[in-house]
Amino acid sequence: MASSSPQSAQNSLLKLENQLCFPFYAVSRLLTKAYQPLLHALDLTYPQYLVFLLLWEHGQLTVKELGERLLLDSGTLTPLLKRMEQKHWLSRRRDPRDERSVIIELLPAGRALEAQAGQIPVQMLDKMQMTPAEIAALRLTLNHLLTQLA
Amino acid sequence: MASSSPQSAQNSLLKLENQLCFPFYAVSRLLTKAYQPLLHALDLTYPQYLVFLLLWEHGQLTVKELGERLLLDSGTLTPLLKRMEQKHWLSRRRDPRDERSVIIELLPAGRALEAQAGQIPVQMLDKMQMTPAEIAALRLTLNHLLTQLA
DNA sequence: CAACAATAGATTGTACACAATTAAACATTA
DNA sequence: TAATGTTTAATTGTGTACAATCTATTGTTG
Repeated sequence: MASSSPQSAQNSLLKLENQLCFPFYAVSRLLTKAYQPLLHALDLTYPQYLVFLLLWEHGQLTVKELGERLLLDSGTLTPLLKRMEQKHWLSRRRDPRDERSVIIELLPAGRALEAQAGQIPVQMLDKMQMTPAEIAALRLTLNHLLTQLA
Repeated sequence: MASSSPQSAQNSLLKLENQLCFPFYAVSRLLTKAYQPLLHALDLTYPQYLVFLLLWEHGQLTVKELGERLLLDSGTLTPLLKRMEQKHWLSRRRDPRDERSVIIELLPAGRALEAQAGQIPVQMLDKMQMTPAEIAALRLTLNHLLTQLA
């Protein structure tokens, strides 16, 4: 009854090597580290790069909209956006039509980074060494988990 | 030629929704948040839980061994382990045979948490709502990425 | 319209992460 | 064995994350 007893089954699930969540945690950090040399050339951190992905596409967004899309709250975004403002990449100003909202607008210096970042996605895909089929399957699983957990 | 031109292909890869790494980043944080109510009952954070998974299995490990297995360095582990030491969950002492190493040993109060944590893995699997086939495929992909990026 | 509720950000405090540096102990070798 | 190099943690400094709280603004309703 060894491996099928409740006690040992429970213990085996409490081993690091049998965890499913730890690889997510580890891969997420390793991916950020893989971005690092590419982003360092642009003086960017990974969360700041994510903000830029949204601003390059939309030009301007409120803090609330950034938070909804990145799943980050103002406690994280406010200081991060202040640092990006100090580098003149974006501007922060209250929405005159609703003074509760803060509009984050891309500035020329921030727009200029888009071209420099153009090669980053392919370089990352190269580092990951995955087949298109693997990538497609992974997208499905990650999207499932996103909707399941969000 | 619109969508196949280098410029637009590059731009589409710079959209958040087309990112493969962002879902990893988001899911990893959502998983940590999903653990939170379960771990809060034990007064644990997720990284501290990971340390316990190793200590419950091995009883004692050096900081170096913990770092190798969790992919964390001393800058993260030292303060984390000091907090766990303050709660009398583990002890920190230099290895007499090699004073460079610090041995982290599980204490009774830390061992006692193992039983209370026994239900956490199944509760997390329940939250994820994945089929065994999906889980198996995901394990393969995550392990591939771990070896590819580590 | 006044009271109350809801919303959007900012702030505070705690805990990671990690690059870079430092310090002590151990290993190697000329 | 003395000098040099390597290894292991600790330290320092910066940047997220996030819970909890606070403030100002807007919306709702009696």
